[in-house]
Amino acid sequence: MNRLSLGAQREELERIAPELLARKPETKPHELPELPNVRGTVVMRFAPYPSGPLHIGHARAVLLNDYNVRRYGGKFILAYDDTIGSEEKPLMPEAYDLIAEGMEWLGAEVHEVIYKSDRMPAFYQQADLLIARGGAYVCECASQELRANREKGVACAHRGRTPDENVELWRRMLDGGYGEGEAVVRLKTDMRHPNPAFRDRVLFRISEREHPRVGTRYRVWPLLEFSWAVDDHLLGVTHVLRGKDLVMEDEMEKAIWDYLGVQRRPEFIHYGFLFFKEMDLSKSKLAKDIREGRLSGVDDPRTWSLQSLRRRGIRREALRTFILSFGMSLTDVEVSAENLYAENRKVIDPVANRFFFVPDPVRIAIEGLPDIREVHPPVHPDFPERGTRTLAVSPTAYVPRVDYLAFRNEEIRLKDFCNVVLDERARFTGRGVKDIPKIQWVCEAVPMRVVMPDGAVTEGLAEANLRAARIGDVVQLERFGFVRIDAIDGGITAYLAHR
RNA sequence: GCUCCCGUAGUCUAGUCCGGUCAAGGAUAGGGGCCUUUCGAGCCCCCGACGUGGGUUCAAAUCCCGCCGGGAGCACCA
Repeated sequence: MNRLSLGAQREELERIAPELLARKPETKPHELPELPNVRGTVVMRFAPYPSGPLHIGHARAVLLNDYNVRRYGGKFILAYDDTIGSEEKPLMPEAYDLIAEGMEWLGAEVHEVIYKSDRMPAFYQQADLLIARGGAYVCECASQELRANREKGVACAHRGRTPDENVELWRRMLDGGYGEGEAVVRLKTDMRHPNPAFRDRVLFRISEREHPRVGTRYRVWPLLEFSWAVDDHLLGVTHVLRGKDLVMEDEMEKAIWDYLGVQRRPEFIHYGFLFFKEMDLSKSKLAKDIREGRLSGVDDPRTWSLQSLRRRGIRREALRTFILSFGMSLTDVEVSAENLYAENRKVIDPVANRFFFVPDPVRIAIEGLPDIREVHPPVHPDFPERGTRTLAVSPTAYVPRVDYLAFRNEEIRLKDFCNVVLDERARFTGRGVKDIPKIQWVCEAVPMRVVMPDGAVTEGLAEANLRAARIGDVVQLERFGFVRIDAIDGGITAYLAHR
């Protein structure tokens, strides 16, 4: 059974146990609309350009694809869109692994991985055909000239050449007869097409840059539109999910298929942009900032990369629910990360055990403290069965500076410990729980630093019990926020998820 | 400028294709209360929207037209 192809496996299963195929989506939020024209196996693809790690914005494309593939029991292809790119958008060799890592963390079920840079023979072959059929021509205009003509809607002299002439010039391009920028292959649409964006777009151009995977083996590279016209067909893609910036690319693929005689075509579905109030996302810009040291690495919280979210203790389920809540509409979305945090809080609150952390500590002496050695706050207030933790106490304690300044000379409660009139020399007033402000504190402590979402570091003291935490644990520092424990050595380092 | 797309509360979203069951549902944020030895969680209540003008219709968030607002494409990037 396992030797059969995915499609054959599916057919077989459909025959013997059709109910197993009606897989329920794993996410609890509202159902997304059905995909149009589903018949046979749904094949979808996600095509990132490897210029940097995936960030939260890419999660939308990945998760939407993954959602539909799971829903229909289909096939998901991860296709590295690693054509040569441009000067402004260089390929980043490490990005391949970073992207795979991000996809895996998201829990996307990928069935096949392909690289555009491996498929050049197929692109060349289809280009031969397209040019021979008069669907494309070699143009020697300078890019400025080309652009000006497009704007004016006039054809250049090269447009009138015969297919035979173009085949020959295309050969010349491949054989190195042209330098960078000296010739391109253009799709023959209509120079007077009402949409100026659609007038004889470029399909291939020459680049002598070195490619991280295939080096200098190729110098004529396809643009996204052509490579996808070929591969959506060859790979049997049935449904293409794209950002709405790529709507015109649909038409270009269709025009190419018209020339190539491709009958079976995928459905195109577009979704609007996703903006976050608190971030400015750009894979290339992030890569640049990391390279130039403005960010600490691919998981610096300011990158909003999937790696950084993981490091902060954002859970994939929360991200999935959050992202899928936007649906698949063409409407642009501008949302606050607070909504993500709200989802994440629901996921981690039950698992996050409680600890005290005192940021920017102020030392106080408690006068009149009875002979108490330790106190036993609950590990988690909602789960008494998890037991209590032990905190050593003494007349010397540390409290957060903000609370010290806010409540000085007032009676407050050191939570789970005792009440004092707060001051440098604090006066013990009893141990009974009262309706007064309650703040966290430590006596016996371990140094701790918390990396905040903006990259700043908050230093302070944490209760010694935190030393027994494991790296990766998500805990709640009471009255401070939820953090993921990132390192435990002499002290503790954690990343803040959110309050 | 040309081509195309979108417009439900502070924010996100359901409903719009096939008009009535929508005096518009949910989430988040905000306000109030309960509970709680956290400013966490939970529970209850409240606030709050169909961009606008016209038309069609017994009936329009849903259909048609104009306007306004926002966005995208017009790269030898993806």
